[in-house]
Amino acid sequence: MKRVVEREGAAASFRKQVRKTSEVVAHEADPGFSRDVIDWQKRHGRHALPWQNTRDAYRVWLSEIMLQQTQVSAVIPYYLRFLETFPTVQSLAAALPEQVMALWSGLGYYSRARNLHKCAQTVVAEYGGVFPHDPALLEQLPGIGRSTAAAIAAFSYGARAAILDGNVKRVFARVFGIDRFPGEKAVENDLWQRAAVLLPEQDIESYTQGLMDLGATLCTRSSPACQRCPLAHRCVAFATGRTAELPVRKPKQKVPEKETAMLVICHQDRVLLEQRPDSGIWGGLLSLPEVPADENGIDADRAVARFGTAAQMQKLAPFSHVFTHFKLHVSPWRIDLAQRLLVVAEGEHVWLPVDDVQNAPLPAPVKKLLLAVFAAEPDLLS
DNA sequence: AAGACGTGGGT
DNA sequence: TACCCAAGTCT
Repeated sequence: MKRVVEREGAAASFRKQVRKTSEVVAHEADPGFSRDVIDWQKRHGRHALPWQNTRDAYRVWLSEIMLQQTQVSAVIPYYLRFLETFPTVQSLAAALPEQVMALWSGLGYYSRARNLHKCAQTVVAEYGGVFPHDPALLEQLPGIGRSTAAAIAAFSYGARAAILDGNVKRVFARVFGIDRFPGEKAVENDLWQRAAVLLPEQDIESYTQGLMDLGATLCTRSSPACQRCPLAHRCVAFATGRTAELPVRKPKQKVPEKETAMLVICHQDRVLLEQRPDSGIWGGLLSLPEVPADENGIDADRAVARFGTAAQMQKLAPFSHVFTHFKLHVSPWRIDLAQRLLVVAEGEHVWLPVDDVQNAPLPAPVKKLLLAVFAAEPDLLS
């Protein structure tokens, strides 16, 4: 069959591809595809990202976890800070959970941070501190799925393993004219098969990086730079003027809205925080105590009875925070205690010195709120 | 299988 | 403004 394709030549093969747009078929190897990607990557791809130019599996792994659902520009400062604090997998494994969470604070998807820590401890305990080479073994580690396992194995060890991230899905959807939502299981299976079949024999690192770079720099969601794309000559979406329609968007769902009141309970130069459970939103972080929101305000005495006696209460500016799957309306209240009952820490509560807010494991909007509140009161910081 | 899980930037 | 979505994984 491969011989047939070669005899047909690229043009015929391409026409055949167009006809087959949405069929699920056995895909054929096409060395030209990977060659185009590899050549382009070497000339025009990215080569100076902080986690490149190393085969240190620890660094590769750390970057891949941070980059899950997160853009390069957001990751870079976190990656550098993390690496500075934890230069080795052993140092990360030995860290306190709250230190790991604090360094992750603001990056989102906090289960990644908890799994990262668990993974480091497993690698140290079960693999002598050396990440396994086999993608199947990597995938058994917490926080490492099929695509991340392949990326780690490819970049660290040159393993011939296929990734399938958002970039690859977008590039494939356009090049092969896949006009169904890539989130569908059947479509995703088809994409995985294509990814495996297209893998080159050599230069797996350049190929893997090239697919990511293409998706991130040329084959972007809007206004793709097709005139500079090495795959344009074989791209169904380009040929048919459908780059704006592919990949098919996720069917949009309306997000529910929730309300809550957050309590900024202060005493002397400390603010009261509570540990959130590992499961659920902002899992494993510290956050402000919350009470049900009420348009009439809150019953301060009742809200703070466990913590002390309220001396005064002040309504702060409400704000909203948008998550992927819901929108949260927050009414913050500043409550100063005449005296505090919880002396230092009790159960899941912490009296955090306001000077430590910046480096605490807090959700982004909560950190922002607290920094604004305490920045307005320099006396409290002294 | 489909929903949970963050945040910041682009349009 | 509001919507989309980015180097996915877990349940």
